[in-house]
Amino acid sequence: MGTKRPTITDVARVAGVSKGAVSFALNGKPGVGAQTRERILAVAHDLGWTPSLRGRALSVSRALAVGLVIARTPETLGVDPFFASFITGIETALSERGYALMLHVVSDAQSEHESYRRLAATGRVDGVFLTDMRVDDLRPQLLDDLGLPTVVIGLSPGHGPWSSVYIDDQPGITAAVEHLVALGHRNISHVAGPAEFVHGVSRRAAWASAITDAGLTPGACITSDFSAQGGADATNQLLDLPEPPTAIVYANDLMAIAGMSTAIGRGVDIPGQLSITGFDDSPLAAYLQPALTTARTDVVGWGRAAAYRLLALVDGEKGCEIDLPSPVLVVRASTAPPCHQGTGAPLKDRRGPAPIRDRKKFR
Amino acid sequence: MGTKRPTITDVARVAGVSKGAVSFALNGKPGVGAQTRERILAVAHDLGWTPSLRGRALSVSRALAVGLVIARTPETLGVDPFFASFITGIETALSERGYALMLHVVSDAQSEHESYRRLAATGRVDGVFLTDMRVDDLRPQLLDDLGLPTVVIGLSPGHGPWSSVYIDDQPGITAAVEHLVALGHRNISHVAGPAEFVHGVSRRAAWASAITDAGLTPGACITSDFSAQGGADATNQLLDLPEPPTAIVYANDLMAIAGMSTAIGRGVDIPGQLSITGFDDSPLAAYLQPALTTARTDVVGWGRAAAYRLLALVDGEKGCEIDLPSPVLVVRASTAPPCHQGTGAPLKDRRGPAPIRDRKKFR
DNA sequence: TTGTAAGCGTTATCAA
DNA sequence: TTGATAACGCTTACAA
Repeated sequence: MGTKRPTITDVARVAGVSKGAVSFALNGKPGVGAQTRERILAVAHDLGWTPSLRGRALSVSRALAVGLVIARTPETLGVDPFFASFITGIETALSERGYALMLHVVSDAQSEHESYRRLAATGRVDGVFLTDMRVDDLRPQLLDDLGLPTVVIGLSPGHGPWSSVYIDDQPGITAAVEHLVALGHRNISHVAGPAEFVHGVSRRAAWASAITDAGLTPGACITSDFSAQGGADATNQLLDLPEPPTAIVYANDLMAIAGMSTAIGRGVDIPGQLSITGFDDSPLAAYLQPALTTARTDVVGWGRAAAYRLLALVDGEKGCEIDLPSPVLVVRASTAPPCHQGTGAPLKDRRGPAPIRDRKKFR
Repeated sequence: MGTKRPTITDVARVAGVSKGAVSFALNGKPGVGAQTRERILAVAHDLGWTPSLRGRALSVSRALAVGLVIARTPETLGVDPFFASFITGIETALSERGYALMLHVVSDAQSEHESYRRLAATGRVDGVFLTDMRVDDLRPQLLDDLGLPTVVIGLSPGHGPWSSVYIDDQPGITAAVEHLVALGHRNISHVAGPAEFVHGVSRRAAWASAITDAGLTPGACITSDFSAQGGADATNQLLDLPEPPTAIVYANDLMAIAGMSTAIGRGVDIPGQLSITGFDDSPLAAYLQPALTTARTDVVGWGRAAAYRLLALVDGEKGCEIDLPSPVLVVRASTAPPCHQGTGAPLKDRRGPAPIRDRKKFR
């Protein structure tokens, strides 16, 4: 620590060559003789030289980092399994290229915009991921204006000119509804995420059309906020209805877990009197009582694909489409035939991936 | 976007002064006349100039960013409320200073070391946070060798020469045990985190000594791994004992939730036959059935304090100690007197913060 | 094939 | 108080 880190100038001096030669040699580019190259590499190794990203970043006019801005409170972020997996996936792709991830966690949309502006203005990142897409989201336009390469997460390709990496969450909801219909449920409710979010409305639409497709009428739907409190409140409202549903499809696991607890607290037997499905396959889902039937998405793969895409975009390439698996339904113990079975025969035909019967059991 | 961003060279040229003058003017330093300064600022504003962090970073030999390396799988990271809050806290401090957070999520200790080496070698960060401290952790020494300023999270000051920001988690566990003892429990078990981690052994020690202090003998203790599966397994083992505990203190909420579900699945009434406490106060805790009694820590404040400390360290200052509140016990419905009440009278005296009776209820 | 020199955008030094 | 000028560490176009 006493002595400063060696630079290519040091290497050049010791090796008796120019800085340019050193740069070429270290980057494996042509333009330097074989034995000169070896000598340079040997000197660099002896001196313990490592490239300075600061110098390189300035020189190539790149930050060699990408950004992820998350506008969430600790409460909603801390129990959402999405970002942990997503970031893990991102990292696998970035580390291969020596890129790093700058993370900003902000509380509201206001500081979110501010955050993007700063990221762009200071040149800290070469591109960003856009998550938690909203209906009529202003951010793609903002980032366009800022000239910051952007990969949008979870917006179906038709929705705009932006580069997006998409996993359709609808098959997960559809599979849940079909699973419930096959069990004999006829009054299936939905607890939706905010209408402000794309994944909120998308899952709601999937629920409604899956039920319609089964020849049934959609049950009550309550728009909530993806939080535990919201899931609990919505569940109470549904159970207070004159004709409460026999099954509830929740838009995420957190609301489903809170909803399930609420129902149990009211003396409702699950799945005997009420079937419940979630979305996310939280690491907790399999260990609840009863274990939660829920839709699982390959979020790590999603993150990896998004990162590859963003890096390609930064390089000015188009970026190849990566096939990502659709969500699959993991059937556990929170779903069962309703106690007052409907009259219609269970449907046999189903679309989308076949449900998985989860094998994990308590020992 | 068509034209490049203006640099101070542009500003200097337009304002008809030198680059140095511009730098002084923009940084509010003395050495430039009042009206010259105003003219420079006006030009900078007109041109839409913003400082380039890449140029500045190279010039001041600083990255203007700090790093957080997390060695966890998505499964354990996604349901742990700690990091979401901690990062939120970090950001509040960093953003004031224009610093950014580089996040690395890696899977194992091997790539964790690699990660730190790269961060240091490439000069990407000016300092790092060290979390999830292990007993005989090798990382402080590594970072010392790398010359990277480090703030250790959750290591009591006596444990080494390193700068640390500490919240003692023991009062949380102690309060839980005392709460249970006051309720009349005499056979209190513990499901501990891995002995490899400091917070694993610390919480276990707190449990043991709190029980001893109450004049009781510690019940069975099972060392687990902070995961849902681990919590479930440990609970089964405890309930299979010839004399199963009437209360279990879990080292974190995730294991407590899985354990509670496991017990319920075996027909055990909670809190009637078994009381349960967690640690973390997960956003889910209040919405379970029964709601979970657990210890709450001000993790956001912890993150903020750690960031202030690290920035001070980077600046070569000592960094002031920031008083952080001890964990408090949030008493909810998962704890109650045991059904076979012990003979001893409930203890009255308690140390540490008084338990909070949580008011949140389902509407 | 090699070496030289000019950027990249700041900050800092040092004459004037 | 100014204003050139030299770092900072790297890449790269260009000349030898």
